[in-house]
Amino acid sequence: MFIQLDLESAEPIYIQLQHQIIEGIAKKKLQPGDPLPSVRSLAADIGINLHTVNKAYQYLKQEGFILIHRQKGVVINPDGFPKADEAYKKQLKSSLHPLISNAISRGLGEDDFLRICSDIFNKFKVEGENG
Amino acid sequence: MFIQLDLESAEPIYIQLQHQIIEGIAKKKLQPGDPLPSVRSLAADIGINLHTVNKAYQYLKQEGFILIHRQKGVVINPDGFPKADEAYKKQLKSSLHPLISNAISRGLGEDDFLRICSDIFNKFKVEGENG
Amino acid sequence: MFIQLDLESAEPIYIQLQHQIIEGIAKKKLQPGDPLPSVRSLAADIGINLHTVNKAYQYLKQEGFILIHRQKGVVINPDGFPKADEAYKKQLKSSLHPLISNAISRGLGEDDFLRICSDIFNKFKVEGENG
Amino acid sequence: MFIQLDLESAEPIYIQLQHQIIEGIAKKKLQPGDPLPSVRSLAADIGINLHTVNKAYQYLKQEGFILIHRQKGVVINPDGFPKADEAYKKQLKSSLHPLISNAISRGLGEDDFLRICSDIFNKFKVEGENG
DNA sequence: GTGGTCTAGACCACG
DNA sequence: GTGGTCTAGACCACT
Repeated sequence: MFIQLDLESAEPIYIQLQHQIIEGIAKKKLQPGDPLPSVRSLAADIGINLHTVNKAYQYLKQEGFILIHRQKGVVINPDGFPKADEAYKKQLKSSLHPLISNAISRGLGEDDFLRICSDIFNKFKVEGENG
Repeated sequence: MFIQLDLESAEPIYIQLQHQIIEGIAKKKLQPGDPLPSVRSLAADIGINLHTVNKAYQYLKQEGFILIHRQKGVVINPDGFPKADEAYKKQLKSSLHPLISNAISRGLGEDDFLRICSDIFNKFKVEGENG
Repeated sequence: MFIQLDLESAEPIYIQLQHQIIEGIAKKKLQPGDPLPSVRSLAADIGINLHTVNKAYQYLKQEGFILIHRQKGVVINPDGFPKADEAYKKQLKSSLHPLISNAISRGLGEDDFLRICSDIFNKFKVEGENG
Repeated sequence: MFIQLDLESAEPIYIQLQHQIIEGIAKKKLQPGDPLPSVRSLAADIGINLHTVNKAYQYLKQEGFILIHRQKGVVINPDGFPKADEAYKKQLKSSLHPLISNAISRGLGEDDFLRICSDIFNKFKVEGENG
């Protein structure tokens, strides 16, 4: 796996794990129907606790990114991914809000901010095509 | 004060408080040199503990948004605000990264994402001019 | 632990604690990667409040001397220590300034002052080699 | 007067005031027998509280840097200054100790440290000759 | 069991 | 009256 965790980060491990997997999807390293390691094997692989992996998987399942079959194991949702509905957009806005107010306070203009976002988007595109 | 907290939120109160004050700065409700309530009065005002207010103030002081005068109380930094240096941009990118990978996974395109950002920027501009 | 505090001192306990730990690093009693006691156990050990220990730890973490693992506890930064950058030197100078002006006023010459500094350095070297 | 205070500093004002006056002595701007402003006039001059000036003066008097005559006012001690006795040296060492352990931890060598001290001494010499 | 967060209440230094 | 410091005790998130 391509999972990269920072055990010393203030960010909880299960959150990092969610991000890494969603990032794998965004970069198309993980495509609908692709299998994911079992909770046990992934935990052993990364060297973290079972519960931590499970917590991340449960969130991804709940959000519709993955399916968890009792026997078949874990797969990327073959029916596509959760849509960007209003609830999601609302949550996205509330995440962006403090970032943007901070940027404005520091004198970082809208253009600069949008370019930074754009750069990140491009990074995903390129890696998605090549990786 | 215009502080609006959600005591039920998973977001720590002192973080919300930081955001609210930085937002006040972004909206120009709080201008350089403006006084802020004392930890005690703000705590009493909002109905939270003074240590919680203090924690938020200490962060804002450390970041350079406010000055804590020894006995005179707290003021918005009259010498302007922290610059958007490389360290800040790096931190901003790492905050945006998971948001954007999530957006891509959900099929929210770059244009939509940028428009949402832009909308938030505009909201600040308008409120900054009128408020 | 080798921590020695003076609870009667005007110097805040958490500052003394910071000094003691940095001194431990300087004397190489504490080496990169070494574990430090948890806030709770150290607090109980010394007989002070855990918040006081935590305050000292937070400062040392911020300065880069230690890492606070999520649940694993606290370790001396295995990647080495903060560098003596310009910001640090500036702060060091402003700390030395009043000490030196006082020394001059009392007729303590540069040679004597430097020798006192040198003695302290030597003490650290010797203890570092033997301790 | 040449007093320069930073009202926003974490350093108490009366401490800054002590430092400034001792610095004036070190730079020979203030010589034995020279008059100092009264508590009232200095407080008014700098725009701080009477008690603050008084607290600084009392310390300087106690240490032997100044004399306070009830009628004649305040003068720099005409009989010279307090000597660098053992008590003073002990206190100096305990002030230097944490500075030096910090320096060592950050990889600042003895030579660099001594040169920084030396530079500050030279600054006083030059200003003492010209000022 | 670990650190993170929050509350409550106290004393002190400062001005 | 202000912030700084310390204590005591509690609940929660994380692993």
